[in-house]
Amino acid sequence: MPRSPNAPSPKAGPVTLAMVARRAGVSPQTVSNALNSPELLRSETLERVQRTIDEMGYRPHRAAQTLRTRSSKLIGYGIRPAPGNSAPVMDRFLHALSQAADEAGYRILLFASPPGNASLDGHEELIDLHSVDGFVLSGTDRGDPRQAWLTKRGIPFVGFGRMWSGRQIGDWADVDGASGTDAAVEHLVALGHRRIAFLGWPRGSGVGDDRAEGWQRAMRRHGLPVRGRRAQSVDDTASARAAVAPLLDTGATAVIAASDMLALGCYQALRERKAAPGKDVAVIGFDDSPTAALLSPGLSTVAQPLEAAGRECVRLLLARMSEPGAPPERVLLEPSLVVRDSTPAPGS
Amino acid sequence: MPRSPNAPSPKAGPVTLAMVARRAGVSPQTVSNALNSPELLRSETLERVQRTIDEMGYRPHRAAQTLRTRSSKLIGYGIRPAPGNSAPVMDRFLHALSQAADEAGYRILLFASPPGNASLDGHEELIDLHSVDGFVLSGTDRGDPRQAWLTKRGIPFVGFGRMWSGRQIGDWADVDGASGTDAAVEHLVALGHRRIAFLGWPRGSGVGDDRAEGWQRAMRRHGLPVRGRRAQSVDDTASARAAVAPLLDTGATAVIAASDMLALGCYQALRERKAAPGKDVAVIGFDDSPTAALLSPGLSTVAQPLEAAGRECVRLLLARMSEPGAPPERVLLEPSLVVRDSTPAPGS
DNA sequence: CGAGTTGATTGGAGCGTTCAAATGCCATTG
DNA sequence: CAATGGCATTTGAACGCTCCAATCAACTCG
Repeated sequence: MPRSPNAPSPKAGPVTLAMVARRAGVSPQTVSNALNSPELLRSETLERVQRTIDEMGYRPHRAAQTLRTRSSKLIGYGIRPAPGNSAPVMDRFLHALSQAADEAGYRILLFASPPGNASLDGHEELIDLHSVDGFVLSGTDRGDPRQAWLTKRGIPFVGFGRMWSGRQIGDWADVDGASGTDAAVEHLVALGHRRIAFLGWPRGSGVGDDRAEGWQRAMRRHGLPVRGRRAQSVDDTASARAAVAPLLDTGATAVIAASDMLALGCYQALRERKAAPGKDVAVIGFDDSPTAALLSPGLSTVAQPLEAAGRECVRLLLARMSEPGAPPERVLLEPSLVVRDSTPAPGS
Repeated sequence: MPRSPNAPSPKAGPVTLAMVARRAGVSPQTVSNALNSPELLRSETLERVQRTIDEMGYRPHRAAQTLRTRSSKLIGYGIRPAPGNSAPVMDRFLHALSQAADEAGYRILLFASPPGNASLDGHEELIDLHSVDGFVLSGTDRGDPRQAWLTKRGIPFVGFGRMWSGRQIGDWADVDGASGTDAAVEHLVALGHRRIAFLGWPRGSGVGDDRAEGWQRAMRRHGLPVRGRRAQSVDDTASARAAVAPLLDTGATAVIAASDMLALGCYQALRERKAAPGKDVAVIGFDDSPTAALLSPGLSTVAQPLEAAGRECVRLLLARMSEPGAPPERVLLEPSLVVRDSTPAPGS
């Protein structure tokens, strides 16, 4: 037996497969098989090799594996500065993605898309140089060229977010915004609200229209009128404030907003007219940004299941890698309503 | 001459160094030298080889290089969910970091620290498996074990952010918060303000104390009193609102807040007492989060130079790698005041 | 004019791993 | 009893690159 039972050799450099083999009294290939195709070994040998592996603290060298197998166990992720105040969402998603990848033995390799320019060079480089196995794309704009390009090259990828126009290609995972606003309506109706307004973004943004849709269908389902109960504004408290005004004028007792920022605009509009948000009028936001919890009253809001989204993206990507020809899979994730203090019963 | 002058061969697999060598009529080693030590080649040969390289669209294979040189040109970055509402800051920093790394021929490899547990296993794995060349650490808490651990192992690293307690080890780049609040005071004084209050976080947070310090020293420099002009609160609009109240009672005409969130609390406190932020009382925030621009009135705030921070981190890290024994270098970056609509002259 | 010096280029080996094919062993089998 | 086949393991080569030492030509100098 060598010096210590489990501590790795204190001074020698990295432990290689060959060293393990020598010590275990087998050929290098057998050690490799113990790791990659254990079923090939006699159980007795397998156990011996495995014991030697942990004794020596052996870890296969990624670069050597990559060189030989042409697969790097790396996933490329193009990062761009998150527009507006969606940074918290992206931040959490990225963390979840990284974690999910880790668990599957993969890692996330970042590369910066120069802002604006969704250039493909970066991807090309990642493929050629680092032999990344696949990509996760986020912020897939309309007419995003990346999907088509990657498809043509046969590089696996998965989108976080649908493409809202054009032909759908490839796999994606997304959050069902409509379902979120639908649930928001349900919650308000259960509390007794009937005049429920929606403050959204200007039409044409896929995400925004989706969220509006959920409100609308839930209202219809309950036989509640939607006409005159909908307004739109960009993500900016001043214009949000102006946009909700008419809704409040017509006696809405609750407002569902397409973002927490818009909800904040509602807060301000209400205070302006000496009404108390979360008391006189219910307000629900979207995204569960950190701000939502810090506002007062605490903003009820629709939370995106970002951890699940990260996991799904990894799952879909791995599936695509192992079966390149399979039909595309798309996953819609259910968001959940986080109830805080901004949603009282009407007239309470 | 082959089929097309510059397009890469349409069907063949990846172009290798050996292919380039054959085509250029030189040895593989010479091609390698053309890339890594061009000064060794006769200018005529160099040109010929280089021409062949772009003609064939050759790109060296990272894994092979890594295997041979034991350097991966990868920088590890431990990502953890950003606490509070610092996500926008971290998001932009990460983007800047990635971009700066790209420009230096490096890439960022992510790994998820399990939340809370600043475990070192992740780092160890990155070193062993992927042979990362160094680390960028962010959110360096007090008594963070990572610094010491990496130092002991001789792994290069750089911190984004000082360590606020304990012995300073290693290189770091940070934003000079004190200088930011100092500049905020200067701006307000120039406008004619004299009763300038500071709303900070509870003492003991390094970052918060730093920002308070700048306000205090600038006030002193102008012979303005600080006593009774300082309050503290956690990042939460309700408690911020309560905390500023006494400051406003004693007639402050301007408030500098340690974060945009606290500044938002000021907005609310002012509205509550029928005063208009950005009109009756000036407010300055910190961080230039996306929210700041979207508030109304637009919040003047201290912006962190995150692009510069990313660049500096990469620069320091590269310096450390090339000269492991050099004395530690520390960089303080100047933030800049972004003036929007929340800072009028007093009594205007 | 041969020995030494410099500058440009090449050959061979090896980084750590896995692939494809070969080997040895043992139990079946006609 | 030689031939067949299945199992467990080994052998040799290769992935693409760079290190190190060696080679070769051209030039300098006593």
